[in-house]
Amino acid sequence: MAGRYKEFDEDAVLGQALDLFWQKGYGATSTDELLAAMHLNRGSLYHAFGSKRGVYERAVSAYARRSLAELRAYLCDGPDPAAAIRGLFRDLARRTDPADVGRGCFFGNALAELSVAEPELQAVSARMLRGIEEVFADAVALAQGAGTLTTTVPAPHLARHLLTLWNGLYLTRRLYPGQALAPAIELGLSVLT
Amino acid sequence: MAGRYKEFDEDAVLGQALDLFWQKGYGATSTDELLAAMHLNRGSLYHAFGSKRGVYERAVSAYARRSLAELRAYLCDGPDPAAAIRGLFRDLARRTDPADVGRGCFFGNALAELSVAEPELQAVSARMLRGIEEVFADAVALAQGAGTLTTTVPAPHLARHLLTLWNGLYLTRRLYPGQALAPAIELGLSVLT
DNA sequence: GCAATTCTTGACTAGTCAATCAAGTTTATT
DNA sequence: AATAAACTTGATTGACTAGTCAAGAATTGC
Repeated sequence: MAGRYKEFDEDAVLGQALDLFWQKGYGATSTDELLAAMHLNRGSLYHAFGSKRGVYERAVSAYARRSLAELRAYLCDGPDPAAAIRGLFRDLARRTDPADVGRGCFFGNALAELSVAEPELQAVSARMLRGIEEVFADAVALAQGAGTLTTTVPAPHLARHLLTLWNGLYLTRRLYPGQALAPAIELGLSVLT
Repeated sequence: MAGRYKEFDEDAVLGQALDLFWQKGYGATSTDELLAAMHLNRGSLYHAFGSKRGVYERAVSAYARRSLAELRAYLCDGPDPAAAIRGLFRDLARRTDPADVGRGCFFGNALAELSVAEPELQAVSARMLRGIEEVFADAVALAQGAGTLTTTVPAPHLARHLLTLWNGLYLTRRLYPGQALAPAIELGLSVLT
């Protein structure tokens, strides 16, 4: 095989694309903006990824894979999954950087934005959110097995509640960044007994 | 004053505009689509509302005012505000029409879509969601006063929890329409004791 | 060195975007 | 009937849209 070397790092430029999609959403991100953020010119982008949609799919898939693995490691591989779940949610009130608060949860945003215009792209984020729920369920089951959670509510039910709490907090946080979110977090977590 | 009569009903066409904005979001709705949905031609629309943004502001404000009053009447004017709150949320699992599920909560969608590009338009929906929270707080306080709720958790805290539950359920429902949502609803409502 | 292959460059296309505007229509006042 | 005010019509504007393409540059195998 012959051929010129790629002058860019695919993972790096997909990361920059993801940041832009996160900030502006899929539809509101133009290819010109994408090109500028990725430091690519048109031909290179279309040669490597085929379309704006291709860039989105690749960027989101990579991010989803990576962050789902991280979440599972954080919640399920430690000594106390129940404490880890609480830590995960309490962190939402602690991190108050406006750039962070203002962009919400990538997958929640995508779920809301893409339902009508781009159902296939929406499906990627829907799958990811179901993956998050599954991790919650596994972490809860681990804690129930270890006795750190004594509730008899089925793990899948608690997981769906936690996913709803997750989705809700990312939106409510846009109204009330910071510690004003804490009461909602604690009430949401109060079923983890 | 003289002048030709308007040939359309402002409230009616704003309602049709709202439906389209709800389905597609603000950015993804083109003026051409708006014109078709409102059965107006360009000049009339720009004469009456000034801009696409003007249509949006008028349509959303009217809807917000109307639906906030309805919510307050439903939750606060009945004999049992606590039961009304539970009924409101349980209804989310009951109503499974795809057209309904797929478009979510207008204000939650707007909060997520418009943060970066249109902060002033976002602010309208942010205000509305805070209004919903206020109605929740009033309903909870009424129930606590009447003794139908005995929890000592402050009404504003419970209200913020309910707003988060509201926001979360509208998103989670896009993943699990129907009764699969029920466990998350009941766990979310379980703090209303 | 030469051909085959892969990537880069940027001009270009066809279509869509929100918004404007001049001309025409309908009404109330006088 | 004349005038002014309010609304309708649809062609038009220039900016922006996603995507294409031909030409050039860098690399490998022979």
